[in-house]
Amino acid sequence: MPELPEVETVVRDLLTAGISGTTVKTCEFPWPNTADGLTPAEFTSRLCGKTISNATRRGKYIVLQLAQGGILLIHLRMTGKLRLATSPADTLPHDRLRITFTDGRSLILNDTRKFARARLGTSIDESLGHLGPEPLEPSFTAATLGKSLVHRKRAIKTLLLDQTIIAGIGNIYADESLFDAGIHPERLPATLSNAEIKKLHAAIRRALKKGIAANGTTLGNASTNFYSVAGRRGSNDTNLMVFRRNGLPCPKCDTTIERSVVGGRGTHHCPHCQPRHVNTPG
DNA sequence: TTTTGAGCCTGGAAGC
DNA sequence: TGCTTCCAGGCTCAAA
Repeated sequence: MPELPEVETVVRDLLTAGISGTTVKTCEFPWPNTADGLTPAEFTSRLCGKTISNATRRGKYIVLQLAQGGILLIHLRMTGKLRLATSPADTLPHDRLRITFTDGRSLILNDTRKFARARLGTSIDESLGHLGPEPLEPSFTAATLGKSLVHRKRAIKTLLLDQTIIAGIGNIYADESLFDAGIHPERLPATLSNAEIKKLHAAIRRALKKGIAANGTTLGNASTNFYSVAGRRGSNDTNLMVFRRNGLPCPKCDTTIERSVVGGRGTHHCPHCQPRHVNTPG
């Protein structure tokens, strides 16, 4: 599932492949619902003739900036993948959007589960203003993290997944960050000390940076797993301490890693390294 | 205002 | 071996 490090990897691959400067010639929507907020015809009409001037990332969104103004946003959701095709004959099952450029190449959004979306907007602020801070920006500090959590009454794991609180964290990096910080996924924010908030803040940044350095996380060999633009696998799976390691020994203490469901999400933790505290203010 | 849960989807795993 | 059922999970929206 593409989270911040995976999306960052995709954006870097797009830039390396020379996405900047390409001009859109045609759009095709094999799955019309991929066009978010517009009909495929409206989407095509507005995008054709526009030139991509840059590719960036905001949270889990790929942001393609248009030279004539405006942005094209792509969210990969669960199983979305982008690839650059050089031939019109390059088609695969589950292709949902094909943007062909005047240089003959096509940017193809392939998504097995049909969750991925593409959207046109005027600016990042207008389209993605609801997102929380970027966790790798200097402005994201332990103090800002603590402030955004203090009044919340949900389990810390569900708060880390809330994109309005922090942008870019998904299930993998939430579990890994909480393990690194020694915090039980069901702890309530009011029970966390300042020292624990600081540890969590550092753990989040560490987990994301490791993920980016490894070009993201690819689990298993299924086609639904993460692959970057050039079909590249991420190698961060070798860094994972708890995620999908339930039943295996904890790398730190050998206690068996447990799996539970928190906020409807599969959650993995070590019961020894991440003890469950009584949820009273402290 | 905040939290919770349903719905969107289909490949793959598990069970029979 | 083949069929059926269930699970996975990011995001939006409605309801509590």
